[in-house]
Amino acid sequence: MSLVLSPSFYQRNTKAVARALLGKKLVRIYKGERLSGIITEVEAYMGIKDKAAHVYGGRRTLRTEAMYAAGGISYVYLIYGMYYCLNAVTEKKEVPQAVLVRSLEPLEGIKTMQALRKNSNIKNLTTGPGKLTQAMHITKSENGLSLGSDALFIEEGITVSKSNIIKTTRIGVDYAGDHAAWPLRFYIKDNSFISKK
DNA sequence: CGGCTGATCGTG
DNA sequence: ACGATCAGCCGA
Repeated sequence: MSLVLSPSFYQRNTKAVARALLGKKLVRIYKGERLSGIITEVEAYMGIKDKAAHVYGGRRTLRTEAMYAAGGISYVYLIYGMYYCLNAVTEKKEVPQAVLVRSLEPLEGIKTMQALRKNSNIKNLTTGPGKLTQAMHITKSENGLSLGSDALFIEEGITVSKSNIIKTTRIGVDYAGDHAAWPLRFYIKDNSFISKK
């Protein structure tokens, strides 16, 4: 049996997927080497009714096309002209929702990840959405990739009990007005690999 | 066509 | 607190 999560894991309620992704292991094969980390922090983006989401109001462009596919693939986009963010697309086809992976606790390939970022200590390696994509060399080339592909996948990790999940508001979405207050950010309690607010 | 903006981060 | 930096979105 494989440890890799199957599409059915993603093709359901986005908030449930967000919570369930905590503790799972994100794996990237880069130049033949395995880079990985435990997912410690995520945010849910609730699609066309979510003012913070790129697809709000049903906007559908070349950039957001991956969001409209069936759950189980990546949605990678460039933000602020210099960083990439990695999302796991959820729900069924034509329901454009996703979970943003915000932080990891590094596990494998730490030296390579440190080289891909510049002189960073371990606590600064993958504790932010732009940092972890840099550490794992995840770019626009990985947009739309299956999360069960050879080069990028998510597999079973550690168990996180419900009482160890903190729920709060999302970061950097003030432009979303009242929807900025929605409690859609989840992270592992007492874990030190979390991005700062 | 041109102007504006952002699911961030590092520096100060 | 602020600037970097540019693809992509939107209005004209």
